[in-house]
Amino acid sequence: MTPPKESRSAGLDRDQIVEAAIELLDAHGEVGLTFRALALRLHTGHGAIQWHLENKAELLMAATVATLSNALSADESGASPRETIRTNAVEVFTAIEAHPWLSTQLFATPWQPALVQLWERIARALEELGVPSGALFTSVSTLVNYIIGAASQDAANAGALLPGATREAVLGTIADRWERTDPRRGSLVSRLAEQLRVHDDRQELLAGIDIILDGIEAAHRVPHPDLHPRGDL
Amino acid sequence: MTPPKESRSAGLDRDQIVEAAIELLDAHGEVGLTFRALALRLHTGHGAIQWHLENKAELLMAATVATLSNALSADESGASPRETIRTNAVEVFTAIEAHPWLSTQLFATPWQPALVQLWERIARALEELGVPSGALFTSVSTLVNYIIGAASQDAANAGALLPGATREAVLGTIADRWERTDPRRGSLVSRLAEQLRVHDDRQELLAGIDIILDGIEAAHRVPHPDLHPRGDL
DNA sequence: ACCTGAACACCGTTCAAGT
DNA sequence: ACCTGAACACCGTTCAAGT
Repeated sequence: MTPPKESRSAGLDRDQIVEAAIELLDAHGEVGLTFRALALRLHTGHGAIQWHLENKAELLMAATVATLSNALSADESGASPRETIRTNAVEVFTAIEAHPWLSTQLFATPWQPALVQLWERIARALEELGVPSGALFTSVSTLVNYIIGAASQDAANAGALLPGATREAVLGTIADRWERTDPRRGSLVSRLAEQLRVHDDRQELLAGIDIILDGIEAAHRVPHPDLHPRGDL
Repeated sequence: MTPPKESRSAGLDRDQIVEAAIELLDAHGEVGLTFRALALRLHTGHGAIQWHLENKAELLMAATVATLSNALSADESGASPRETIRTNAVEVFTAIEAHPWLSTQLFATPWQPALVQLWERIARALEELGVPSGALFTSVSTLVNYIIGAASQDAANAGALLPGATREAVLGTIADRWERTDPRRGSLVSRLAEQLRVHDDRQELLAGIDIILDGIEAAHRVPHPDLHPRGDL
């Protein structure tokens, strides 16, 4: 009924442009996103695009916000605090894995809605866990910085930052360096090299989350209410 | 006695080029490093530079390795494991603070000597702390990813990724967004905004390190030898 | 309001030519 | 071996000109 979307003469939409930009970014990384390549893809001139989006910075930011707005799933209010945090961490990881150019953008635009949402969700989960409000900022900050940092490093290790690199090649290069250190002088990394080659990113990410949550709980251990001796009654 | 360094006709040294590159990067960020700007600074043609360093990628990597090779201080073998880890974290933070362009490079080149050294030092400290060898990889990985991630986010928050931004401006923008969320619907980030504005990066970094170390210790608590009841004697 | 495309000031990279 | 600089194929951005 409605005219087909591929009619080239239809008016240029800002959403269309952003969508095409994301496709270019996914296919060729940040270097692949140029106004001229976008114009070619959208059958128009590059000036037309720059009428809708003034800068390349604005284009990149629009692509980032659009991509991340769908990254975090709907709130599932049945889950335990720990599950909630683990789920959100995996969702960030998955988004960066699918769109590796996001990692640079995540550091660059920490005010964007998805990151505000991430802070909020982790804050609520930690509060439910019994973290006192005076320790909330530091605890959330640690988790968010770790999640973004680890996911970004995983994306880099998968070859996102080098043109033709594969995960095997990047991890292999690191592991080789580790193995080349002298084990007789007590080198420990040489013993970790094999694990680096075969580790599972998601599993390690979650293990790190658990370590941090253990640390937070250890510092603020409030006895469970039902186990709490009512000494003051 | 030796000819003064500023004699323009002296042979071009690779180290000289890298040194000048670092100065350009510090002054104007990654966009400020161009072969032509380098040539101007070194009173030569850009072709001369490209004889010593083939690519811009090679130039950037050389600048990164040179900058980081001095970032980690000499091993101080008197310190406790916890102190060692904290010291190394602060050294990474300080290096990124002084050279914000490093953060992107750190993710891109995880095989470089300084990062191998960081892994090694943290691994040794954790081993001394009693972490079993089967848990070493995950524990070190968590700490390293957190350190690099947090330091990079701090650099970004300080305005490193945006041309004229200040730390106050960036943090203010985030805090504004946090405050704009509805506190009546239970928003927690709105209560954290003020802390975001005034927090100390180094202090928060170290607090995060402590949380992670607490978590690691909680998982592998080996009773201190002198406190260990000799049940099997 | 929306689009076109020439023009400008840059890039990194290549390379024939010099010393 | 080391350096020069023209040439090439790109960029983002600006803007007068069209509809």
